[in-house]
Amino acid sequence: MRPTEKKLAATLSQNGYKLTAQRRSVLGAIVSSHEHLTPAAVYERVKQDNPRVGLVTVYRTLELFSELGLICRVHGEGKSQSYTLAPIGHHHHMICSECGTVADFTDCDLSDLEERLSQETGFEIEGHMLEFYGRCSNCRSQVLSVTA
Amino acid sequence: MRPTEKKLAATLSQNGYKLTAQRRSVLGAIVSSHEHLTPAAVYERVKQDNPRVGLVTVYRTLELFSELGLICRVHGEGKSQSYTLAPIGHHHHMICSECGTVADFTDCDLSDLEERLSQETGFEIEGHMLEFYGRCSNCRSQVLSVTA
DNA sequence: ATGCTAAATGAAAATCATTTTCATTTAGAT
DNA sequence: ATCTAAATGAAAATGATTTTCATTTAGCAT
Repeated sequence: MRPTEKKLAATLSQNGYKLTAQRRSVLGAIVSSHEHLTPAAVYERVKQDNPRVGLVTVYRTLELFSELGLICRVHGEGKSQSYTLAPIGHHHHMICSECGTVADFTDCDLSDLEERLSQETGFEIEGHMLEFYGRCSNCRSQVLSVTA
Repeated sequence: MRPTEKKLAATLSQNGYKLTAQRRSVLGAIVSSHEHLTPAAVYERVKQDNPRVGLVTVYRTLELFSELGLICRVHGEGKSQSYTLAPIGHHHHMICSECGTVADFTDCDLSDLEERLSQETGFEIEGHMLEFYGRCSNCRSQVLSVTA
């Protein structure tokens, strides 16, 4: 289940936060995009919906949503943080380096590797980050149609 | 083989760069540390060796070394970039969240996962990023001895 | 050894993302 | 309808990184 308006309202009130127009706009901007968006990109989209929101609010809202598990951060590549919708539970991202589309996958199964590394190095492994980079099927099929 | 002064001199001249005191200092700072260091941290260390180097040069040198494959970036966690020594070839990092120590490992073997994801999603996978976070054996054994 | 020139450097200023501050507005409980 | 803590927006502050530009220097050519 993707976070909808109802999900947003429920999550916010469950955690003692208020449902505001700005928060609805920010969630809307992210839900309507398959790409990972930087705060600045979210801001641009949100402004079209509601010109009165400020960039600061976007930053604050993204952080809040991230804490609440509604969205999650995408790492790698660029130099500013990016966010995308969060599916439920542990998952990872495949990111298209051409169009920025993010695809999720859940079964990373690194436990064998973790165990072996743990034994070899004495590290107690508490978490990991895994991202794949490549070109999505859409971009692969459009190789010839876009000639810069 | 870890990059030594000789390796540095060879790599630089092979690529048309000059060997300077600053570059030797920066490499020295990184070689002498098992942790990943931010540019600011490298700067602090370098200054002890040679007070006349500027932070800007540290930035420039880290970027150059990174291009030349002498060092590599560590991602995740903090908000500023970090660098650590680069072993030869494809590898990944395990990072101790307590002391910052970085341990390398080379055999990530994600090919099965990559192939499956590629088939399922149509992505053409070109690269990945994998980091483990945890506590190194050293920090684990010092649980009781350091009472803040 | 000496001069030459492009590369490298340092200091200051510029840029860019992000955070803080604080006065004003507002959601949602009463 | 009222109230109050939470939320917001604008501006300023911060912090990391990059750019600019005048000066210095490594390493080649004498």
